Amino acid sequence: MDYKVSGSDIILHERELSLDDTLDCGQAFRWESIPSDYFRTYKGFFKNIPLMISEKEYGKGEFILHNVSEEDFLGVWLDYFDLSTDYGELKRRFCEDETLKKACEYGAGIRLLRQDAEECLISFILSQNNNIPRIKGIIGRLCEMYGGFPDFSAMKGVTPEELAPLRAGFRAKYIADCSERVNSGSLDIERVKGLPLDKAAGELMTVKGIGPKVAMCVLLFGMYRTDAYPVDVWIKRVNEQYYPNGLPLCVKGNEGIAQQYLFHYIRNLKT
DNA sequence: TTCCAGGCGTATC
DNA sequence: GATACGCATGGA
Repeated sequence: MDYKVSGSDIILHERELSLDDTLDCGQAFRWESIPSDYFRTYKGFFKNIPLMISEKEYGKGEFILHNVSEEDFLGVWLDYFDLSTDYGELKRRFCEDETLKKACEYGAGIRLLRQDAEECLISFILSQNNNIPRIKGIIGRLCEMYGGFPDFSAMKGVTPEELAPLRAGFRAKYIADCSERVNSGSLDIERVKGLPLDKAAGELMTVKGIGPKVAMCVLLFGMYRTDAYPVDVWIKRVNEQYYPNGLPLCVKGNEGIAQQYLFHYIRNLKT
């Protein structure tokens, strides 16, 4: 990775990144592809800080972060896009395994985004028994309602009835319950970040609507716990088909990152 | 019309 | 602890 300041923009060089692979692979729900003169341009947010980012040409690894100061690049986006991690090295390790080798080739530009914990809590509660376009729709309406993605203090005292316009269905009561738990102090997100994986998952699962899969998603996507391995219907198929005796040793400590490649691969395999 | 979607709570054994 | 079943909503 390297970068330079160009006027009010940041020019980023990073071979191991594709906007489609990373921003539209189901780990984040607030990025949208918009028309532009470049190969791809996306608009989205980290914690309500907006960003427009372009990928100049397909596969060239050159990106423009529009109207971003060097300070914000180093303080926000370097971290968000996990640019300090060497994904080339990670993938070389993963490639010891035949299935992962194919998955890494297929979704070569996937990176694990370091997202906000509160946003991931809400987003992945909404994700259960739901599809990605609809999850995006619900989150879009949530942001409209609150003028940006709300933190839990903004949702203090919220009832399922007040959340009805989101059309989140039965998940509205889970969001309200989670908000209550955080605002009352009975769920301490910062404390969960410091717990061992199983304890952390167990703590999250005390919230109504959070089971093993959602808990692992929150840990992986919202707390950068790279050893968290969320098992949804797709990864269940991967496990049964390719890893009946467990994951290969080469993913040790990075099970969650491997999961991203596997998820993307298996989901698109049938087509 | 019926089925399904990045699951989970509840009832029942 | 394992296994069925319902669940809001909307697109295919």
